[in-house]
Amino acid sequence: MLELAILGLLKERPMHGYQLSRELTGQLGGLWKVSYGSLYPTLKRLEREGAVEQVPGTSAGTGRKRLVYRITPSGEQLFLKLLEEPPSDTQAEDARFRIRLAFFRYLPPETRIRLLDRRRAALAERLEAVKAAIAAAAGVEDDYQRALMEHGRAATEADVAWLAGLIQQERTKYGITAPVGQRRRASATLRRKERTA
Amino acid sequence: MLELAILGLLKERPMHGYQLSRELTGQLGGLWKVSYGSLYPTLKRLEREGAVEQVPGTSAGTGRKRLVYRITPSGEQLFLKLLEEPPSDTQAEDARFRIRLAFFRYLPPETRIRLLDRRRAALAERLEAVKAAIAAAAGVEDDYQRALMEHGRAATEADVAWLAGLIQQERTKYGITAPVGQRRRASATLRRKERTA
DNA sequence: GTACACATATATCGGTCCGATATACTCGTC
DNA sequence: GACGAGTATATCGGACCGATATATGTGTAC
Repeated sequence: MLELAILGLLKERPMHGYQLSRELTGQLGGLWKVSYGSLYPTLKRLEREGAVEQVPGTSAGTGRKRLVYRITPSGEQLFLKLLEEPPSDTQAEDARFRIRLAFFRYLPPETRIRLLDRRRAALAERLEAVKAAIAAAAGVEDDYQRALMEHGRAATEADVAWLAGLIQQERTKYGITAPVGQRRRASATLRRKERTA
Repeated sequence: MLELAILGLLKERPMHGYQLSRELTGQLGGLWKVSYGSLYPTLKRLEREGAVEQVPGTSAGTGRKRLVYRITPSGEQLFLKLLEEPPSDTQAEDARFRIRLAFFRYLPPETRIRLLDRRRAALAERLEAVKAAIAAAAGVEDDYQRALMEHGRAATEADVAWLAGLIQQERTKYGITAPVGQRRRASATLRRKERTA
């Protein structure tokens, strides 16, 4: 969500739209290129919702039209809510998780570990799906389709390992042991099954 | 593009919407989950454009409403066009490239190598951007932001290496040597500079 | 000193795809 | 013969994108 990214940056200091665009594009280093077509409408929406407000008088000195925004207390609340919000396990969740991680420092260690583990479980689930697809496509002779799946498997495995490393690091740092009953539980499928049960 | 994926599947055999959805979700094994909200409108659009057509009488026997589609000659043309179409170097280009790769067998080896190399150049460019961002963020003390960038770098490097391997494999197979003058040229930045020049 | 290219800055448009939801039929099974 | 699970088509609002329009400031080459 763009809202989360904007609020996170405005939390650090007031900025105008163009500045936000450069920070987002630059800091994530090509991993995410924001579009003005989403940035400016989102800023307006956030202002309408009272999550951000314009800093008055900032455009006067320069003569140049610059609309500087800052985050409001209500925006701070929204920020934390978005940062913790459960995923809607979609493909775009990859990008969403990356944005979240960029602002992880604003969350307490326990919450961080919980979110990291939730993500790891989701990726592990995807990994199983990919493996199943590879097994199902054993007879297919198309080299590219197989290379594609194999690469997907390797990349997902690397991601899972990376997350496991981050979790381990966090646990070591804060001396938090894994809650036995809750381990490997937060998968989308399991949650879905519980809701209906 | 969903259009490309649909046409590619219909090229193999006629199918109805639900079937397409299962093939797409299953074959790519969780790497891409198509939504009905995009699938059915896209099918209709393709039919309106004359790229696909309904196979008459397929719903009669079962009693159940099933709209079976097949690809038309015009659709075959569109398919090849979409398969080769230059990228609009966006973030979603990752997904697009994956879909293309799934139908690479329909392209001649030279074209395949050209597209693979174009993709590799684009990723190499992104890699440089990520590296620059890491260097620029040397003073930042946020562990997560650094971990994120570092992971982005590693993943992108792995992708570049993977593509290089595919290209090498293709070249060996068909005995095609790299055209010296054109090597490492197809980057978005370079192309943009040429257009204005 | 001024023309001209380039970066800054805000804004809107059409389009693609998504998740959620509605609706209805089919089939096994209890 | 009721009922739940799977099959199948369809629409809706929303998020984000690329392209584009329209200004204004800034450096620099002549």
